[in-house]
Amino acid sequence: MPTGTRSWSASPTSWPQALPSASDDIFRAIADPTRRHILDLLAERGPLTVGQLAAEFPDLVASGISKHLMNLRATGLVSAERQGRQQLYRIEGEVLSEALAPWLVKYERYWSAALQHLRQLAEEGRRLSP
Amino acid sequence: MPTGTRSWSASPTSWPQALPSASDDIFRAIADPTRRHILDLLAERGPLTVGQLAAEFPDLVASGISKHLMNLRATGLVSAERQGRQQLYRIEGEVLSEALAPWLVKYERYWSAALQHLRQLAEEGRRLSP
DNA sequence: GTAATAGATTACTATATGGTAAGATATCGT
DNA sequence: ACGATATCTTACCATATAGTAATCTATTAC
Repeated sequence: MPTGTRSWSASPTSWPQALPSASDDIFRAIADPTRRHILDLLAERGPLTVGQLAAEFPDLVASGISKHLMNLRATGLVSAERQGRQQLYRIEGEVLSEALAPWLVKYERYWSAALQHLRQLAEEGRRLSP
Repeated sequence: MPTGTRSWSASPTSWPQALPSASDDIFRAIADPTRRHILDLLAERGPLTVGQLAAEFPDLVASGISKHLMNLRATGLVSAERQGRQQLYRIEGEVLSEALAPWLVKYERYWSAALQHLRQLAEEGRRLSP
């Protein structure tokens, strides 16, 4: 499935108010809990293979993970590097942050409380594991 | 459709690795471009009625907007207040930020570039409209 | 009271999505 | 070369989703 394949074919008269953008795909990608978990694992542990990731999902078959990774790769959120017969998947965090940032600023004013809360968490975390 | 209705019924032997949480619903809610647009409008313009919102979506029928608003209300991202025969919808920005913040911190290290970019944008914005 | 208006709800449809299973491809170990 | 391993691909299925149209409810205007 190529990156931008959406049922976009026949829009006869009127256009939707917003063309589907790259960030649309990213929002859809992170909507799925399994994909978020995959991203979390890649962020925590660094690059992992399909097999290593699949081991973390006892309820999912490996090809399911592979499909999710294809999805994530299509959005640019992860990249892959062959290593012999396995494939190392790496998170592309900048793609995530740069796609989300412009949207998040719109809600900037609602972040003060959350940020304070986070700062506090970060402080505690730093104190626990320096 | 009540808030937490997911196909959760028969999980005979094994449990999925993560129970569906409130933030799952929020991620799913913001995955839809129409709902993001609704949130954007509410954040920009303040509380709006269904009719006012529907006017911004020439390709959508009003009941569609209403359904999206029900969805958003179920997640807590918007709240409603009756005003005579109309309903004023208001964004609940803290719900958004508090749901997203814990997830976003996991990718903290990827934000520096994006944040700098944002800071710059904010600076320019402040200079343009003080 | 009656008509009109604003919105919610329901029934229905088409499509998208996540998942599995089975087969294809490429690489490694012997 | 051969079998095992790792991943990708395809076909297929069940469910979720977004959308419309029609109906229902409540409120305002006359």
